[in-house]
Amino acid sequence: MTRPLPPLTLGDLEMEVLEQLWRLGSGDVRAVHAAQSKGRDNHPNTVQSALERLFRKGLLDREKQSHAYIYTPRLNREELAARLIDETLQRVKGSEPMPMLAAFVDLAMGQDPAVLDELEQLLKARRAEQRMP
Amino acid sequence: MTRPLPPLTLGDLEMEVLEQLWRLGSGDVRAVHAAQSKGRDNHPNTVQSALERLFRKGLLDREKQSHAYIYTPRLNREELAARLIDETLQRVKGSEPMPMLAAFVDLAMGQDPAVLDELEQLLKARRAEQRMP
DNA sequence: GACAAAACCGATAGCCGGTCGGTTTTCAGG
DNA sequence: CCTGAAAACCGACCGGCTATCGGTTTTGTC
Repeated sequence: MTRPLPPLTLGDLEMEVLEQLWRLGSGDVRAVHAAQSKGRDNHPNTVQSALERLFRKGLLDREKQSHAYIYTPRLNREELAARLIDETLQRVKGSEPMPMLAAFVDLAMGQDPAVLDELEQLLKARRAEQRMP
Repeated sequence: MTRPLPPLTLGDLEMEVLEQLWRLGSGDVRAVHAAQSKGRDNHPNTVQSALERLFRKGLLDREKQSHAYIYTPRLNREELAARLIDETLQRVKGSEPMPMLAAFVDLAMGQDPAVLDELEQLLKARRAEQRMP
């Protein structure tokens, strides 16, 4: 039983903010606000709130540097996607991860057959970790 | 540009109701309410609302049979999962397939280490197809 | 110690899902 | 045709969440 938790959901602003942080690597409110000003014209406090929420959701680390917090994503783009998808599968219970993996593999293979090789590498690596953690 | 639409989200009750419809094949409010009464004790109207919302969201067909509407799912479990996942990927745009695969494998492994074995099977099968289509 | 920057603290507005009570429609049986 | 029950329909309310800020307090720095 590892999921009585509410499903992780992200609003549009939160997503944009995350996007900026992925681009920047990390940053404080000012940096994110500045970076994201193109097209959206928010009060810095609004950005602050989004960062705060993301932090509470466990998606960001932060560290105080003099005045300001420097926020850093805990997950990269792909890890977040994987997690969201995993939660979706949990919700539509009865959909097992394996068929989904299979579908992904097939899809990725269509674009680049070398995926099989990379996947093999991945498997080998994970097996090694499993044996000798 | 085929998605300025709000992302499809489903509440807990909506999900349960869908679940029942998948089990029953189709049914009216009464049937769904009865089927789902175990553990949850809702007013029939509550179930009605959920069915109505699901219908408006395009997830159910309905057809009037004398008094009552008979609701039928438009998507099966896997199709729904696929659609939700697709929307997730749209939202986290720019995710590369391989790293995502890796992240997903890790998550799945956490829940069930046998995933590695199954994945190996899959790999073998795909290689065979690749050599001899 | 003063000043500026940033965090912190609400407050508000919308939207959505869940939950029903009450009213109107609609069919089926007498 | 009329009546009575069943079901749809309408609308209200609550709680939770995101987005949005204004105002106040904290905190470094010079």
